[in-house]
Amino acid sequence: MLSTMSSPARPVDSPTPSPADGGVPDTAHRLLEAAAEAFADRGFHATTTRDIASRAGLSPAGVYVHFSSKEELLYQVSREGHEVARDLLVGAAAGAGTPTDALRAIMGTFARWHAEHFRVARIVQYEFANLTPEHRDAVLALRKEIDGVVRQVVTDGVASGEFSVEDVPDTTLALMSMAVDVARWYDPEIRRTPAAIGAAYADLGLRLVRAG
Amino acid sequence: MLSTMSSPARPVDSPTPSPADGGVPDTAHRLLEAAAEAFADRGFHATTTRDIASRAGLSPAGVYVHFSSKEELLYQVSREGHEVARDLLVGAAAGAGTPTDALRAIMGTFARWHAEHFRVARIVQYEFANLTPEHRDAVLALRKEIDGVVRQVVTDGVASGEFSVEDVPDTTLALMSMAVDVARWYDPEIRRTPAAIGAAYADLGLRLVRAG
DNA sequence: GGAGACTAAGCAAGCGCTCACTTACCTGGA
DNA sequence: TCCAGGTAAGTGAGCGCTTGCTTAGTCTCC
Repeated sequence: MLSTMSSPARPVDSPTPSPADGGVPDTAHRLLEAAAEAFADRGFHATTTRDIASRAGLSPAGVYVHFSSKEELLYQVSREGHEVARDLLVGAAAGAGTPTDALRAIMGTFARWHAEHFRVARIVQYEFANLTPEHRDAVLALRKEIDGVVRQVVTDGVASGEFSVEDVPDTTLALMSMAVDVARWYDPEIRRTPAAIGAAYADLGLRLVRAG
Repeated sequence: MLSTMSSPARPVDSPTPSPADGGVPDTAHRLLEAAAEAFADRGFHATTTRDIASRAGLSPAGVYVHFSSKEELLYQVSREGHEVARDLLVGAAAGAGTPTDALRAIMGTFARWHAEHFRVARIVQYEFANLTPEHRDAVLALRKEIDGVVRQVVTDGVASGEFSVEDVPDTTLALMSMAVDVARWYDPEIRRTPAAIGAAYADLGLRLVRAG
């Protein structure tokens, strides 16, 4: 569930993977997944460290072998989620020709990610306030990067004449609002697929900026 | 802070207003305001009953003279917030002539309310999952009413030819996402006023539906 | 004198986190 | 080949504290 990119499952060949392999030790990874699920389902404050431990198949004390605090777990989940979202957006924007194509790509990608990974996305969007000030600052920098990608696409579109908007920052915010809010209402039980949601939001995003 | 409509402050002339006056008894009202502030600032689970009591100038036990549980306080705040939002939307839609005017009115009103009363709005949008099943059902009915108002305006606009959308429910959801998300990012310190936000979102909403 | 509003004190449960300890495995000298 | 020594992972028990809520009693004001 934390594997926020559609990467293949890590092979289980190395029983005790060392950091030298570039692999995260199994147990720490399992704890991050357990924490992400629990935080998303019940919220940070309603989640107990005992809950996280038992989801990961550990005793309550086992958590503290790998993480120094409950908030540390939240930070790792939040940071990784922000980084993945940023990387996806940067990639989508870079691979597009025109600003119109770029907007379609980033809105589709962003909305789809918020559906596909709605648990991590909820932590990213709604548990931000529960980070320590230091961790909040670190995450804030990532948020500014994400905002910058979207804003640049809108700015480019206005410059090329493809887009016409009242105000670039306001429009950027509204675009992101639509995609971010997907994480609030998305439910895996609904019949709409994340891919379909992405496609729909690519079109809706263009409506917000198109000239005429 | 809970006075979610821009009603004038209730006069302080009646020291112990009786329910016969149509007024909520002072202390219960103060408790609701205190709970709304605390829930919005820290979240339901991170808020303690002692915190609510002290914000209202009571001892911890004083809360339970007026409310049976912490969740009961959350429910009252959430229900009242939903009702106010619904009434505002219904009024805005009813007072408009064309679907275009109606959409402008409801988007402006809804976005403005989410800024002006962002504390209550956050409780309405993000603390929903912490209600008991019974209370959740009651609030869900109000949510369906709110959704229905927006959906009807979009449907009317499509019927009259003023709007052209791919899919009515999807567009309704996207419109509401933009407005709802205002409560997430709004900060009273920013220079944009709730009125300006409302005006901007009225225009953005129209962009999402306009034909051609 | 009785009803309602309120408090001081406190209970049972649960919280995040620590501690002393066991286990499993790795290492290198004889 | 062996085993002493070292290390990281993991556990059972539980500490100090906070939580939502209750109880028993006091203080009004009609």
